[in-house]
Amino acid sequence: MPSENHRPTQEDVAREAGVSRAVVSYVINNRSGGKVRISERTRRRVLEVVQRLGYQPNVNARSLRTRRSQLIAVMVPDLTNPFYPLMIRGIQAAVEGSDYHIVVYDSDDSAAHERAFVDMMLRRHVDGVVLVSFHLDVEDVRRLTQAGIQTVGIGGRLRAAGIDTVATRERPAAREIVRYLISRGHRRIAHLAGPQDTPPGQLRIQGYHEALEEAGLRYEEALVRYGTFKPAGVAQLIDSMFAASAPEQRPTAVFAANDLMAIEAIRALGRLGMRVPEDVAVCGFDNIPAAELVTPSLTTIGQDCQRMGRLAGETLLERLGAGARAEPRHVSVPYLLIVRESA
Amino acid sequence: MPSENHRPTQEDVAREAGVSRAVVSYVINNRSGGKVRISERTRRRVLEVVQRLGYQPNVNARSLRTRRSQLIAVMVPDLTNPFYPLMIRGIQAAVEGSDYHIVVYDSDDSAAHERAFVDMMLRRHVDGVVLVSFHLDVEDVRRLTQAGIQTVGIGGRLRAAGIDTVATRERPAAREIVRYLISRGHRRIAHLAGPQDTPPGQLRIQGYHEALEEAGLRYEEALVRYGTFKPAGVAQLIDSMFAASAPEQRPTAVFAANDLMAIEAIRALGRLGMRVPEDVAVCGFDNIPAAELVTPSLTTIGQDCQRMGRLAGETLLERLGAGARAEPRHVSVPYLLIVRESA
DNA sequence: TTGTATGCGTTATCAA
DNA sequence: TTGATAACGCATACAA
Repeated sequence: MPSENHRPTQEDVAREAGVSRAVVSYVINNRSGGKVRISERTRRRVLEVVQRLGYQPNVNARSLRTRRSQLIAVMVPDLTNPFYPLMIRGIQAAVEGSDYHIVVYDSDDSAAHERAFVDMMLRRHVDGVVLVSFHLDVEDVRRLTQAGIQTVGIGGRLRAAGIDTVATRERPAAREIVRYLISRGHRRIAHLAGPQDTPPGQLRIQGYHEALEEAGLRYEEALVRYGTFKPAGVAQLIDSMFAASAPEQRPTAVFAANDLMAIEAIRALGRLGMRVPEDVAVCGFDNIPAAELVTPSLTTIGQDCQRMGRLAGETLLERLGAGARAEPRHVSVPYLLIVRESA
Repeated sequence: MPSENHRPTQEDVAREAGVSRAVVSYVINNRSGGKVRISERTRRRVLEVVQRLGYQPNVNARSLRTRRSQLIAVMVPDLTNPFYPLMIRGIQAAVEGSDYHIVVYDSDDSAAHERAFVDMMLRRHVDGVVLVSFHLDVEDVRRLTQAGIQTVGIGGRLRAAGIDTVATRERPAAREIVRYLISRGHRRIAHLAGPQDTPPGQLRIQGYHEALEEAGLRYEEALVRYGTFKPAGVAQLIDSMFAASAPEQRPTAVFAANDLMAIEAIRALGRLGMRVPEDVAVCGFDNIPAAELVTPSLTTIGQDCQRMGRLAGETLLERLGAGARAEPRHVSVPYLLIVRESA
């Protein structure tokens, strides 16, 4: 059984210091200003007892009373995708120095988990939320905002929910990288798409589509395969794309919907005896740290996820602070075509 | 200003359903069993109102009352090191299905942050903690355990604190990989060490030391450089090791204290015009996902971090459940020498 | 089967 | 300057 030793409360501190509970509260919250004055002597005595007893305020009780939890929750779809830890770093950097604390929640890209997350945030009475969501809808977000929880979305998906968003313009970015492939002479360009029920998956395939159209190339279903944004399963998709079709029908370039898939594609191609970029060019999306480590290093679209995180954090803090209820703001973070060896 | 709309409480539900607050509480917590019986009709009416109002229990109030928060906190030193997200996945897997929720805290490998984390856990009254700590001491841990917070350490460092631990036996592992280098004929083996105020840093250099000794090789200060477990700065260390010394004095192999450093070392060596593994063999430690993606792929020690996480989570749940206060248990997870191309 | 009353640790109001 | 005291939302022993 947990020893569950009695933890000191303000009551204990007050008794020990020979003052009332209120005084302890004042001292701890530095309320000795406007209406209330605490003598320096009293203040020091209280702090000394706090120290000696190892008193720590109970934030549950506090936030019950104050209706603020000083908590910011961050939901991401996949912590093992290096993209998101970097984003979290950005948020942390923004929040550092404020009174807010961050808790991270990994939804494992599951709709059920995402919805459970909303409930949890409601129950925990967090003050603010940063959402990287693929499954929540406007109604889910309304539940948060209606409860007075400030919400910022990363990715444009939730713009319709009337919240602030920070996003990369993924469609133009996808278009640009496919354009680049075309400019290198590729005509049969395959797309290793992401899940089509997620906006990143949709936007990237749309960009792919647009670039082809611009160049007067035909969009062929046979050149598109649908994956999960994760390495698992990519090998089969590549196999089905290359092993099954006649050599002259094969794509000369593959645009993968993210780096994780692109890297796995390069490996799969290698196993099929194809060289990258000589036989097939490959490019990805995101620019995760591994992108420059692999061989051949990966041509990709750089999203500045750390900056996106920082912007999201800053936006949230603004809302939480002054809280001037202005129009929702949608900021888009520049992307960058990063040409390396793979294409 | 946050619209801060009134959120429904049990009071509201009770009024709406025409019952007392207690009944609502009973229904919500499924207390209709032993001493208390709630009619099915009442139950349904209450649940209907809960649904309609979108009532969510306030966990702060609840845990104030029950003295349980159903919260497990996980502290890791660096979320951007892929090692830790995997570990977290393991913990999540263990906790999935229980009533506990996980919050993740990234200490950025700072002693101050780690200590702040302890305070935070105390204040938030979390029920359990999984600690991957490089800086906390026995006294810090005692503050947690004395407050009745169940604590599990990952890594052997906190064994002395009398808590359960899950660890890889890093010293033998380091010894083994250096032995392997020796078995491949290397005699001048350099070590790109981790910070010496952290146990992983210490244990890995000790293993290195032991392997040399075993083989009758001299330990030379000139062959050791101290880094931070991060890529930054590694290039200079490699430069100083290779550029500065006469060719015949140069190491023929480098054992890096972790994969992140090893990968950066390979890149730095490449810039110096040295080939890996022909001119210099390189090996790492951890087996992060990128280890098999880089070229040459990385020879390293595989730590099963996901399993470590799962074990830590399971251990914690056991303690939280029955809470049978047995002796602290120390389990060590097998490691694996993974030979790839780099050495 | 349901309702009343109490206290969890805080903060905030109001007197003293 | 300080001290009672009333909420905050909930769970539960006990009474009805």
